Amino acid sequence: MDAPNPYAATCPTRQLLDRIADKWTVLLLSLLNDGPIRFNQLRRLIEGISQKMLSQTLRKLERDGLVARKVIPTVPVTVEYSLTPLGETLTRTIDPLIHWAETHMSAVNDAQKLYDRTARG
Amino acid sequence: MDAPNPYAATCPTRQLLDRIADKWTVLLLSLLNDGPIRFNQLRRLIEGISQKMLSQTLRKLERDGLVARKVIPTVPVTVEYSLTPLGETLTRTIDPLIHWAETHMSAVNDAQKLYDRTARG
DNA sequence: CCTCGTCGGTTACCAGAAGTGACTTGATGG
DNA sequence: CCATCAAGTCACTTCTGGTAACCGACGAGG
Repeated sequence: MDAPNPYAATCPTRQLLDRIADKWTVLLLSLLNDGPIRFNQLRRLIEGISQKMLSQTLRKLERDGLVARKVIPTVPVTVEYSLTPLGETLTRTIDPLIHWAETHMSAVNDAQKLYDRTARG
Repeated sequence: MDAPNPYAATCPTRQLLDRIADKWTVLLLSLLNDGPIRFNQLRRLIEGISQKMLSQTLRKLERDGLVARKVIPTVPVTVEYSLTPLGETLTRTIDPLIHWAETHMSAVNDAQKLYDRTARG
């Protein structure tokens, strides 16, 4: 059997990686990790996401079996999203990424300033 | 002091996350983890990346202090890219992501087939 | 009765980001 | 002497993501 090779354009792992290595996906999964949440709650929490990208990204995640969609027949209708067990395993590898960004942000900022001074001098 | 909030559009952690949660960045950092490597080697290894996106992404990473660029005056000139210590800390959180994709690919595939059968019936 | 607002979307449209392919410079091999 | 490789850049095209309008069901308020 062939070993999966994420660097080959046609390998399913590469295509999967292309889908999850996405800014909205990362933010979304991280929020879903705190428990079930509704569409418009997500929309208000994630500043700058459009309705289109939110529903598009959620459906993509649902299709991949990472997120469960539950329609609750209240009025107006409520739709609740939550992580599946599979989605939880992914979130455990994504959360460190957000944590890394929070802890190393100042180092990156310093590097940028240095780069901009030397490269554009 | 304000706690970093990646969900706020203007927070530097959010902007940093937007840059690293990117398919080319993830693949690139993972390859650089194996040691210093040249431009055209990367280009050949990552199927489907264009020269433009490769040089663009590398310069972005260099500016963020994650990747070091070293020009070796051979002929033709050789440019070698490698991870900085900061970049190595990021790669340690990114590698599990690739590993996750490799191990859970079949589960995702099954979920997709199920979704396509039921949702499009 | 009529309109407004909410909820969770979908659709048409457009700007900007990403991809494509040619071109650069200089030494080297056929 | 023409072709090639190195590491890009540039003009052009394609395609993705953002904007905003609209949908249907219902409840509130004038």
